[in-house]
Amino acid sequence: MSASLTRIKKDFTQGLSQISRFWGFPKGMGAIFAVLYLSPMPLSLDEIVQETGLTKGAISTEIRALARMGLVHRSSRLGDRKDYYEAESDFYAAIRSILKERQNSEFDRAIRSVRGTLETMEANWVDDEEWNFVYERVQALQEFFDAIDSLTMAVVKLEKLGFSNVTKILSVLK
Amino acid sequence: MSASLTRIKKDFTQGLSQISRFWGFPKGMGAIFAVLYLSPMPLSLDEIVQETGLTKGAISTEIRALARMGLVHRSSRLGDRKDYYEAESDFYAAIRSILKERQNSEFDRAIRSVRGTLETMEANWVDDEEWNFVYERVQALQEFFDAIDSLTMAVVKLEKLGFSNVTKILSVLK
DNA sequence: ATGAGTGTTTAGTACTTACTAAACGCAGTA
DNA sequence: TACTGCGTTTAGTAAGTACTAAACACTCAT
Repeated sequence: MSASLTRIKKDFTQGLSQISRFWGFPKGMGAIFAVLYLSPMPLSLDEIVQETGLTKGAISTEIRALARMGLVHRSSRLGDRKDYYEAESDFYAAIRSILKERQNSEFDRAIRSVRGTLETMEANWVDDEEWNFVYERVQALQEFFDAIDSLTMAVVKLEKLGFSNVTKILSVLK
Repeated sequence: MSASLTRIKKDFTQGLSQISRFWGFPKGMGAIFAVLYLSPMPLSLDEIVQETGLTKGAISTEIRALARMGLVHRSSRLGDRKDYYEAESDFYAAIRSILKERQNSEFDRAIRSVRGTLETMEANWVDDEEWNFVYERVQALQEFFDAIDSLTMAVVKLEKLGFSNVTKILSVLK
């Protein structure tokens, strides 16, 4: 029976909420995305209110964050003052957008500060035993971050090429 | 002068604190790891107290989490009742350990619930238009998660092979 | 045993954050 | 101009979290 479809939607929404919270986003964010993702047509803000149980205000702010990440798209119809929202279903497009956004985040600022540490050490070098040790350690961490960054870029490029490349990567590592 | 070494350590520690917070860990965790990572020798709990300014209690609990993730190792010396802690410097080893831990986390539980949704839909199938739509969407998300998981495993295998493979991956995608 | 020196646990606190409720601004319409 | 129907902003709240301070438990030495 189709009555259980609402139940399935609810379960799915709850799952995405937890995943959202796990990644450090508000759980409401995951709920909003889930509702949009399972909807065949774009939804208005009030419809999202009804589906999620959140208030307009919360949805207003959180949907903007989702849009900034490229996970939802806002559209408007002529002669209709409502805005309509739909989920991005191409996750690779979303990931690329998220990673682009990340460039300006606190995270990259912090990582750059590690590189800055290296540079200041090089600038006024002291040939001390501990100094050398610290330098090597910081350098190793920097290299690790760079590796992660390279991998990230690899994933971004994946978006252009499609799914099969993951298995391609795996075969390379075999 | 070596006086600025303490300054460099402090800057580095603060950087790692922010990175830690970004990933959803307490910032004190990053600070503890940073202090250990830059120390040429293992440190006792009291020494960590002095370096970080945190209290014994906080360090006690947070260092256990770090140890569980494989980011620090605890050791004890004969005739010395203190425990000593040192940072894991092989980050790939740490990553593998973290990913192993992740298997039991809320994240994977949530992802499994998505797969569960698919299975219950298949079990009592309804040939409804919306039903089909929802099923396809959930399935697409599932495939995306699987791809991420494959990539994760690729990174885990990387640990065995060393750094150069990241560039190798990039060359494949070229 | 007693005491000193460990790490651990617990109760409480300051702070952050996700959210609500309601005021607000801003269009289009009468 | 006032009104209606939107989305947005803001003030306040409830809950979670990282941390402190202090009590606690354990181990070894005397």
